[in-house]
Amino acid sequence: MTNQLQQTIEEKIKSFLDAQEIPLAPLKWTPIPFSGEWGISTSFFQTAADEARAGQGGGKPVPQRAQELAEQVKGQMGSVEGVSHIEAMKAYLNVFFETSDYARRVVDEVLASGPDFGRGAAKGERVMVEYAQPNTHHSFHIGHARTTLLGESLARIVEFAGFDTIRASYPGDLGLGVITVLWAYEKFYKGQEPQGVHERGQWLLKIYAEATALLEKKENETPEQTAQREAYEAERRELYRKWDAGDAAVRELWRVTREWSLEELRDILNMLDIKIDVWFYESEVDGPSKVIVDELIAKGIATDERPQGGAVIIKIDEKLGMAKEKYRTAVLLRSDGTSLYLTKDLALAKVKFEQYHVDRSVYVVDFRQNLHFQQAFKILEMWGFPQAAKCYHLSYGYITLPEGAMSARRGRVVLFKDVADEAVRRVLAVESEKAPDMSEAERQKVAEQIGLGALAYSMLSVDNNKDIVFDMDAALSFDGRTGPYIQNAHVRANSILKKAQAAGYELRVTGYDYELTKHEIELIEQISKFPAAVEQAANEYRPLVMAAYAYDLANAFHSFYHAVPVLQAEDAKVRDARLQLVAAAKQVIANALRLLDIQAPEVM
RNA sequence: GCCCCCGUAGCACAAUGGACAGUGCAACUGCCUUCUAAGCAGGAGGUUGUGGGUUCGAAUCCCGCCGGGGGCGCCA
Repeated sequence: MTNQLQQTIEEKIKSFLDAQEIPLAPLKWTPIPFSGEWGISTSFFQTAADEARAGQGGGKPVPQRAQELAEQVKGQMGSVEGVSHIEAMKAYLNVFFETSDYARRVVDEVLASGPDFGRGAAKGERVMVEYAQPNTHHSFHIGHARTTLLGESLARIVEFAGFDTIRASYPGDLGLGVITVLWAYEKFYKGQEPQGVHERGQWLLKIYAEATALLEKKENETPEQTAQREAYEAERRELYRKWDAGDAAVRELWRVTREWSLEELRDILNMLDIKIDVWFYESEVDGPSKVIVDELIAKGIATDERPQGGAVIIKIDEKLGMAKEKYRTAVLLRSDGTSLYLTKDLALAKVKFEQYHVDRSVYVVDFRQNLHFQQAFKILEMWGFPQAAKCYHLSYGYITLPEGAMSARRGRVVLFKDVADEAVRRVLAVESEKAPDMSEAERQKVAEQIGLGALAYSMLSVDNNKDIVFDMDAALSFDGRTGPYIQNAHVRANSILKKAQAAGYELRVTGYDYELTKHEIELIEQISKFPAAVEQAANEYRPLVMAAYAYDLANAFHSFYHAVPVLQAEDAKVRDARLQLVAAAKQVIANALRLLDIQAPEVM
């Protein structure tokens, strides 16, 4: 909404400098920092530097000349509609807005657009976000929560920014890990089935850890132990062979236990208010992946070394004529003809491009897969898919424990469900103290909203390529820069509006032609930044941008709330104007929280 | 050997070419008969690992070094 204004001023600057035959460097506009007013600013450093390089500008130091230009421009600006005053400071031209006018435009637009405030224009491109890819036959741990929350937040952001969006999940439902669970189940727990969705899912993880321990080579094994282990290993291999051959009984066991895992996954996604549009199962991509290999060989991209007893490979660096090793060599088929992770991802990418007509493909997968995706994207490019340029690996760091990495094999994991339950318990403890009048049902609901909000924010407010050492107290903190802090701002806004309604005040169109406090100005400033924050978060595929914004907005609201009376305002006109502002703030906080997959409670 | 990521206040993090490098936690000082104190306000805490370079301007870009993590043809 500052665009027309910005354009008007830009044109004035251009024509002024044109008249003096000074070439103007592109102008970058930023909000003015450190002021109780608001507006936009731009600097003349670049123009002055270009001038100096061209031997113009009278040989003055660049900063001095830039300041001179800013002053001259200011002198020529005259009066501009919607601008209160202009200053030239340290080579910056600061353009301050007419407060009452600007405030009204911002608030009116928010209230008119409501949940759509900040929505970007349709981009005409389709993006698929692939996230939440746990392996089946394990349980969902806190590390999975990171990809899930990152992915969902990203999907919400790009969707809101105007992209046609598809949410995809790609569970790993085959492989040795899965077979290991089936083997141990058959051998030690056949016919058993715990009740409860999460109990069953977690039980599979326990079986997996037990089985791994039995199959692991130990130090100082007795000959009997070695024989036992090798016998187990032979049974597992045999089971894998049967599964591969499509043995009906094995397939059925696989299908049933797989469903236990997926049920648990679906329940967790439901808790997190996530609706996946497309499920790709690794087992379903396995077949198609073998087909594409022939195509890649025929195109001369892949090299078939099978006649020599080798594998099918792509020597990527060699094909590209690279001097240094960067993309290395990728293997597409083992010498026994079975496909690999990369092969499946290539086949899946083809499906995404051709069947789902995806223009941009984002993969939310941990950082250890960096090389894998560099290889995959490069091969897709060599293969001739223009979409390869818009494939993006949103790589994220691991969640580790204070005692080291999590390990499903050792059963050393922090389960998401346990953390979520603990979160709810902690909120309930606080809740009974803070809101003793709340009904039991509502208290439970609010506790879930707040607890999961705390957890989600703790994941999203850290740059994705940093590791997180999981600390329950930190993840579930309610103080300071946290989800509940932002939710509390929403609740406080709601609280004022409720009281206003009870008092019979109506939200009516009003103006801001009184002297605004700096807190009101700061709050309006933050509100007005929301659309730009959406755009930036979407362009950079970074939910962190939205997380940071949401905090700044909530922070501005809390300060406002504390310092500025709304219902108590002496003047009814001021009260009404502030009520409007509170309503707008509540709306934008809710919009921002929604993009972070965090609920905006009415009470807490 | 090669490739990628990271190093910012005691701790955890933010800021990817612009104005005094911000925020939280911890510690300290105030503020609840007044719209919810899950809050607000206030000081204190920094040669941005290090040495060069590019630039009018560098936490940010380039090169070297130190320290940490990850990866590198038949795991996923």
